Amino acid sequence: MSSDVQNTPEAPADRPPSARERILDAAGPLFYREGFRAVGVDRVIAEAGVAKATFYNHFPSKDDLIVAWIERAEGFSAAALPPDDGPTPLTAYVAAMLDVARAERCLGCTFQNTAAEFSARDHPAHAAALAVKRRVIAELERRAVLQALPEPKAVAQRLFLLLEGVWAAVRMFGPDAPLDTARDAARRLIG
Amino acid sequence: MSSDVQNTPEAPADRPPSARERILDAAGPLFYREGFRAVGVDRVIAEAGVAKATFYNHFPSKDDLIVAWIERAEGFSAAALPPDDGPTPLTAYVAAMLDVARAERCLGCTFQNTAAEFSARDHPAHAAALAVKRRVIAELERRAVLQALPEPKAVAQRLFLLLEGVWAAVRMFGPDAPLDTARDAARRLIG
DNA sequence: CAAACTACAGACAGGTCTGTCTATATGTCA
DNA sequence: TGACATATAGACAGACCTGTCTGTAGTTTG
Repeated sequence: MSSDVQNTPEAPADRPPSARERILDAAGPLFYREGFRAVGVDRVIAEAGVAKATFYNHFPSKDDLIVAWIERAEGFSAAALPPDDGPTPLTAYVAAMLDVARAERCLGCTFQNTAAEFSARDHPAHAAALAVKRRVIAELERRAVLQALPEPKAVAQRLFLLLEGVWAAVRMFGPDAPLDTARDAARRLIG
Repeated sequence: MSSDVQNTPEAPADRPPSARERILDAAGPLFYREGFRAVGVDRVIAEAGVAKATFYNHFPSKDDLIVAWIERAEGFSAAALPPDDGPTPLTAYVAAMLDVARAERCLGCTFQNTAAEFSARDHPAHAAALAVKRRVIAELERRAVLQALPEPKAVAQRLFLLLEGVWAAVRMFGPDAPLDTARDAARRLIG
């Protein structure tokens, strides 16, 4: 999935990043930190050092850039997943997510923010974020099966809700988010 | 709390709502359904049937309207809380929230959406939403104490994370949100 | 060399946004 | 009746938004 935007993780070579990559590199943090509607195309192209015509040559509209960024963000998070070949791959997944959430730079989940900002579920950006979340649930369930847990579907769903709450709390509270009990809560939900 | 915006729940009398109330009545659903930045002042005043000068007479700026709406929304949700004099006031609280979340019209939590749309924590709207969430945690803890649970602080925090996840999931998935296991998860977190 | 592609800078159009302003009407109270 | 507060309608300014367009430069490819 989203292999097209992750096509050069192992082959950065030595040539400079393409205009398209520079645009995405510039847009990502801006969108993540300030929101999609708050950041205009002009800011993105200024940050990327790219001409406006170049931007619209690569992305027919701002919405296309947003969707491309969402897919790229999924690629990033997928690349940061812990291995699933240990004895407790689901527990490892949850622990890794909690570490990410507790990091200083974390501002919550960009997919949640997308859904909040584009409330219509048929908006391309919302739909893309929703698809990501479905795959998260599927991954949780897959790891629950690997971990030989009974009722893997239910376990995955419970943990999904908890993790969503963790992201929301980080967005709301920042570094002071009340996450002390998150690990304990996850243990109780795994059963 | 927020008694100033809830000053007429028992005394609607028979006089028509004031201009300020009509503005808030019109703005609330628009903000909730479409987002704060997506709804302009012109839309609000058209929906409220109010002149622009009247609007800016009651609210010095759009941000002031947003904060007023957040406080009013807290008043609404506080008024819908289940009584706390039963044997399990915390369990009742969680059950009531889950019922709200499962309702057809529910689009998630407006305070979460506020934090997502105004990422800066010192923005008045974000700060107001954050204050609401702090009070939610306090209320959960208060009910945990009433329910004579050990470690009420930890229980409140765990349940808070779960409920935040429920709101986020509703915003993301809509009526298809994966909430089947939410009640079971809450039971496990209460202990 | 020539053609094709891609990048650059930046003006521009058309629309929307917040917030201010003028001017008028209505209702209340002294 | 006269003064005042509050309502109305709507034009307006200034900023910002997305997306298009003109024109130029450099680089790759046949």
